[in-house]
Amino acid sequence: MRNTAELTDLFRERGLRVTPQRQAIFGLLHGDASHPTVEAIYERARAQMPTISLKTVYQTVHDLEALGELQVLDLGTGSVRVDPNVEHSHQHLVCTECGRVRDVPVETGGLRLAPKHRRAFHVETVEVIFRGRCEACADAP
Amino acid sequence: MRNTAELTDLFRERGLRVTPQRQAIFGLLHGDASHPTVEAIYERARAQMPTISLKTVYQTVHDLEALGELQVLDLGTGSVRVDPNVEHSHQHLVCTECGRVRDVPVETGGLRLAPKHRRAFHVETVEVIFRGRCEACADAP
DNA sequence: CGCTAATCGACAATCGTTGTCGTTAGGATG
DNA sequence: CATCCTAACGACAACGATTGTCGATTAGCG
Repeated sequence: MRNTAELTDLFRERGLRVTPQRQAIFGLLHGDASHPTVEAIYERARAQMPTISLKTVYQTVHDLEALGELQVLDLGTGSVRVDPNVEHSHQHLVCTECGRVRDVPVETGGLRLAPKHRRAFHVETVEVIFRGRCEACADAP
Repeated sequence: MRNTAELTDLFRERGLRVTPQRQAIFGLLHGDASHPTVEAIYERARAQMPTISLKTVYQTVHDLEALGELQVLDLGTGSVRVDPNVEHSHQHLVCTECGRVRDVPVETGGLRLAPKHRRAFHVETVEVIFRGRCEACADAP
């Protein structure tokens, strides 16, 4: 995801307004690799802007997703997670214990469908989820 | 997933009671490859047993999952889907248009993490989701 | 046949997310 | 710099999927 200044320009180009709320969210997400939930972004935004609403965070996240600046992940952990890393192709490690998500580069080119399925289904994206226990959770049984 | 008679025995062995409701659900799910939602199972069950409750369907699905007789999938389509195919290792095709899910055999052995991640994360399962358009939806633009 | 714990179904509650709506303010224009 | 139009705001209620509660009922076991 780009930085606040670039996103400001991009939003204006697209006819979207740039509000203090949105800029706060831009700043929080740029370079964030923690895969926060929307709720978590909301909490952090509220620390610097107490009146911001959860709805506004959802709205901005969706706008950023529509612009291709971030990816919204549903990893089956109950709530959706935000991944601003769209620059590098990657897949995800999900800790079944603590829910933490980490990016990993994985070569998915080796995954081939059998010809009969390849004919009957136009694959657009391939998503790989590695589930297991992260270092911290493996240490603490 | 096993058939109704085998599941009846299995449930009794485990101290779970076998009710007409549960047997109806056993019969509906055995051999079903449609990946129904819980709601869909409920509708079908209600056709032959109008008083059955949605709660009972959820409960039975969870019991079957705990016994390893089926898999509950969260494919990001809003509601959870039930996959009674636990006999053959497989992955899933998900149509982004109609939401239909299909099983596909895929060799995931080729997916290897970089050593630094392999050390820091104990992978237990690997899940692959192919998203795209199924035959029916590709034909109808 | 009767005891008892498990299951049943009706209902309400929960959680994450989205819609509604009156108000505010971005930003293009003059 | 003032004006205007409308997108975005925040408060609140609603939504869909799933789960908890709780008497009434019923299977399993002796």
